[in-house]
Amino acid sequence: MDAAAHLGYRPNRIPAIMQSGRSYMVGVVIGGLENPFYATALERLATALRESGLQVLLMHVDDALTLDSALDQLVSYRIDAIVTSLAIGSAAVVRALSALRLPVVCFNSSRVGPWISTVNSDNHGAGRAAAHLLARHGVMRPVWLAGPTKNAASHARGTGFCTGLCATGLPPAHLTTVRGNDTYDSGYAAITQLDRRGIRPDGIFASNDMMACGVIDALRERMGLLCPRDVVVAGYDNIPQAAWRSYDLTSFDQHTEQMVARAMGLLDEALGTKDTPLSRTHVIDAQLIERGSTGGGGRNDDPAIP
Amino acid sequence: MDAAAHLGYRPNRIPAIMQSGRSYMVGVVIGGLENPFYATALERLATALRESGLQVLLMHVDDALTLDSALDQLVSYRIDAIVTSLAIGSAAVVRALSALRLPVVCFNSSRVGPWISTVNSDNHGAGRAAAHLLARHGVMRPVWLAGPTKNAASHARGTGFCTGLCATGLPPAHLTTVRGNDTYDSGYAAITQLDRRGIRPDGIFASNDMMACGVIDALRERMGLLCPRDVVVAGYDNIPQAAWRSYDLTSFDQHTEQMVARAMGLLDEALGTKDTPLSRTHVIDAQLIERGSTGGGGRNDDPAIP
DNA sequence: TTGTATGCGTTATCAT
DNA sequence: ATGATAACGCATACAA
Repeated sequence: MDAAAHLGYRPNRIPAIMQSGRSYMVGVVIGGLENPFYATALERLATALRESGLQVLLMHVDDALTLDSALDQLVSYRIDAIVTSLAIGSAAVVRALSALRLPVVCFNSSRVGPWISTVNSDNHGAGRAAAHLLARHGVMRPVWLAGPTKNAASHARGTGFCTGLCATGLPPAHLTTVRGNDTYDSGYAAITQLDRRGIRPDGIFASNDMMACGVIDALRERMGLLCPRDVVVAGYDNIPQAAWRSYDLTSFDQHTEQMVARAMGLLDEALGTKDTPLSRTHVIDAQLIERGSTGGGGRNDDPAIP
Repeated sequence: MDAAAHLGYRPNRIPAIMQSGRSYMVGVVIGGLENPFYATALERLATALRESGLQVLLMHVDDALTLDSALDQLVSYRIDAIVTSLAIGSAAVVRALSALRLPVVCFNSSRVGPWISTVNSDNHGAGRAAAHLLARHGVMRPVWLAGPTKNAASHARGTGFCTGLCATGLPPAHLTTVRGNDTYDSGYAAITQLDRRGIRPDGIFASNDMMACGVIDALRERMGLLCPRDVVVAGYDNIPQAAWRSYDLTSFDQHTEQMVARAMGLLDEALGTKDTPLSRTHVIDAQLIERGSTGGGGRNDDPAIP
């Protein structure tokens, strides 16, 4: 042992991988790190994986095109499983993933198939809750700011919101839907577009917080509408910026800690029952965090704020 | 080939690693993904590495304690090199890294040693530029909001700022220094503390943008000071949120694209001259992005904004 | 308990 | 050009 320490010897896990067929590496496929939600989710996932003795082989992916080649790369390193936060939209991707015959755990993906398990936020339920929240504030001209059509989670939030509005007695015809691409700028642009169409909303539910922040800024700068005085706004993800005082944004927290824990459970199970496709779905309740943008935190009413 | 495709055969790179002694995996050691700057930097780094045919073995690390065990893990996977954005503060960490006899590339770390190369933003120069910027705005009571003492980059920015203030003829005694920990909340708290001490700044340079955002909010809420009317504020990193309209924050862009490109160059060079310790330093100019928080963008003067 | 041979799936070398 | 074989460093199984 002394000699080993002196020579700086470190055991080599590579032959062990060959021998055992297990690499203890997990391919983590992620996109959109510019969204603080995914960044913090990755941080938690990486921490949890390491605590389970698993390494993170990271694969950043921009679009579905690069995904295929990315998967080949990952598989050639004999990863034990794949965890992805990509909103798996297309059936082709699901087929590609299933064909790997590797455990796959997805976050917020509606698509399922053999070998694929998912951990989802209760997007539909949160959408309904958002509708009831807006209804409590007497909103008569609600707007739903959707994410990209590929985004299954966004779709579920939208249908939930619509369902919730109906339940509160508001005719669906009163609902205006606009679409963004999950960025701040697209939220800002969506409001600019509403302004041009002459629509003055009094309540907005955005598919994520980044767009909601853009919405709040555009309402003030473009339409002269203050939040929550003139319009209430809610987002999704509860990113750190939602708590920043300039936005003070009501949002739905996905409880990424819980979601990651569930994902780890699925992973352990799938890795235990090797060579047997597992396909499970977990749904985690989202928690409404009421802040000033819906009059909840109350601090936006603070007279100290001009 | 048909049979291979039919059977879903994928070449196995693990034996190739054993054989060639090269894994084409790079250990990426990172902390603080909740800071959008590091998140986007990681995204760019991961993309660049993949374009060079290198895999990312990600290691998220909270403190120096976990770093040691993390390094052992990485090394046992026979990574070819290490890239880290950690502000390497302690000499012990440098010794541990050098002992690995692996190429190491650091971002914004002042510590150097054999096998360790660094790519740094011109922190000192940017600090001086910040001082001149504030001087141009007639600032008489400047405040420097430093990051953690461990953070070498923050220290360089601070000394540069001090140097620059002297150069403009402002006595250093007029400079107030407060310290945060690079988070929004710590920026907010720093201003709260200034308020308690009865200090009313008219110009603030913060070591990073997240703290600067907290500063802007606290100035308004705690001291009733508007930016840039009563006080000018500049940050560092040019995170996406700096461009969000509620902050419209003047900042220094580190040009992470360039820094990543330089890091890749160092990596290629170090991997080419295998078994020979390389130790180089590159310094990249930071670019001042003037926005409304220093009256630059001008949009915060927009009468539409209350 | 300690020691020794074999195999993992490639790459590289050597012989044909 | 094509084909056989050793070697990478560890884990496993079996022998002593």
